[in-house]
Amino acid sequence: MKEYIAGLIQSAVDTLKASGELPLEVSPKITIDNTRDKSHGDFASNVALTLAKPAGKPPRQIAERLCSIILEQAIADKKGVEKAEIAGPGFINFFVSSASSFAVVPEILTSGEAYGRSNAGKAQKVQVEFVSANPTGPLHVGHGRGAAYGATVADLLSAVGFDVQREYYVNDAGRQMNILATSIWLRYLELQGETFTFPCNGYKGEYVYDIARGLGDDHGDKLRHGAATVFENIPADEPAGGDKEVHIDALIARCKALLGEENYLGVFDSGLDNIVGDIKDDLGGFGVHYQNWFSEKSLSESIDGVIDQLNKSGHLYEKEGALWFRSTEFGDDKDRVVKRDNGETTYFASDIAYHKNKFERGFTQVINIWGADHHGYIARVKAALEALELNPEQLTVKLVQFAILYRGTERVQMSTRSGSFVTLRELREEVSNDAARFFYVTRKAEQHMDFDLELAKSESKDNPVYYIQYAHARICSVLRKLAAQSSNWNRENGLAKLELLTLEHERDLASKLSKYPEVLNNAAINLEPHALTHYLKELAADFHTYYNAHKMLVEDENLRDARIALGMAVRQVVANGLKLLGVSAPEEM
RNA sequence: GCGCCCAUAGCUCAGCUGGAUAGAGCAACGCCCUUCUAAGGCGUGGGUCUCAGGUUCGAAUCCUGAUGGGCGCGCCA
Repeated sequence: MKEYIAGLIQSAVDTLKASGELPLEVSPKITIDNTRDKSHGDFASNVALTLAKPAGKPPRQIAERLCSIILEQAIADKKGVEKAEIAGPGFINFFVSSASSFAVVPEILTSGEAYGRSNAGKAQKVQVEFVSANPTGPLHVGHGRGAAYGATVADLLSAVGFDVQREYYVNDAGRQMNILATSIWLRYLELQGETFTFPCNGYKGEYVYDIARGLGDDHGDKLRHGAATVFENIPADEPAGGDKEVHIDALIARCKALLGEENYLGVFDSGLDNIVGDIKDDLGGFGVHYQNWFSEKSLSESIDGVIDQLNKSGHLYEKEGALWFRSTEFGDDKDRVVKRDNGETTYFASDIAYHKNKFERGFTQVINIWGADHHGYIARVKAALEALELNPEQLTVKLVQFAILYRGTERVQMSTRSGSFVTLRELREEVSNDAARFFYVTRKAEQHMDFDLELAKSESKDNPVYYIQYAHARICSVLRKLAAQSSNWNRENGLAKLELLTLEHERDLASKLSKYPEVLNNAAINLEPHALTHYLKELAADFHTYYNAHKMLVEDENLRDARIALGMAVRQVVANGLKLLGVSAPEEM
């Protein structure tokens, strides 16, 4: 309908150009807005306002000329535009016929799950990388928002026709992983009966014991060394007046030396496999699935190549024994080290290689979803892309702000220290996957969010998830009720009798339903799932209002079939929307 | 100190990328109600869109500055 109206306006503008009433060189961009106020009709255009200046005429005068031409054409076309009128400073408002408003009902029932989807993305390859938490422990609630947001963005993009690859970057290389491996081994030694003080910088979570226990099951006491040997000549830990970093690094070296390469790797991998397995399982349970788990370790061979490339193109220099990337040349705050004075490459070097790798895989758009604390990282990654002669504009970084958990009005304290934190799994178990998925995406990503656990759990209309699911269940319940009366909904008859739907509530619902494809498209393109949650809440509210005011199961079969047809269309759209959000659409509550 | 993000009703948030009289839901207040199984329904009040400038036919929306809040400024990952 919007395209049709835009066409009407375009040809009216052309007519006026031909008659000399408008200058030939003007070519306004024609936008059709949804009206906010029903008295403004169904659609509105501001062309006359934008034409006023170049034409040198008052906007209302232009609107008047356009309007009369448009109206004449619209009536001849019989495409459903019944009225066009001028309002306010020079808007042209369009009124659509009742029949064409309700045409969306058969469209929805015919398209079913496909209603709202499109090929707008033209199968362009897009990558969405999200969560990518270090595999050093279970996911906590802070990761939940990134998981829900990333998964929904990816699903939205694929619903509008992009070829989406969901990827998790597994940081399976580097010092943190060595700290984990060493922590596991030390816990294993404890379980074997050794006594010593656990390093303050080690991983202290309960899960480390679990992995250590598994190590004992697999290896018995073969990996055991006496505590005295393990801690011999190790520099003091921080509580003992030393440096915790030096202490843990020495322990890592000792662990490697005592275990030997093969056994060390065994311990390391048991940690990695366990935790990545747990993360996969957790995300899978959350309805979050990936096409690719990309290993940082797999980059090891390409890092030198990338450093070499940057070096040859003159973007690197040596200082204080380290190799630096001159990222300030591309707008970063300071230059960054890519190779340390001890010869090891930095995490940043891996990340350059990783992003180069992403672009080599042919994505037209690469979307990274990061926690807000990583914002300082954007400049250097984009700088690296530029230095590699790649296009930084093809990389979109979405920063997801933190969510603060509340239980009613009381703030839930989270602490990542000493291994005590609220895990994503605990959250899912407490409030349900549906509520967690929904709540996490109801706010735009860059907005801070208050997540109320009590509200998420409540079974009342105050809880938006419940309210929307209830709309779906209610329609199902009507069908069950009808069946109990040993009667059936006659779909064909319903669709044939839509003209019986004359109530304002019905018209509002139909018009809301017809907005769904546009909402979906905008939500996807703008990476804003919250637009969809808000839409579904409005649709559910409209439906409940209608349902409360009017009976669906009326005596008149024709009217009853028509009303149920409208209800079924609502049910379909609610189901489609919830599906994209990863939320279930139950048939009864 | 520098950088990024945010600021809209008492609270939690929308605001369709610059349009018409800034909207929902809670909470408050006032009526109605006992239902297609539905934890109710309808209505009212509530705003200097943090502040000050600027851009233009037109600004909550764009630009500059200020204020307040969140976060970041490692040869950690």
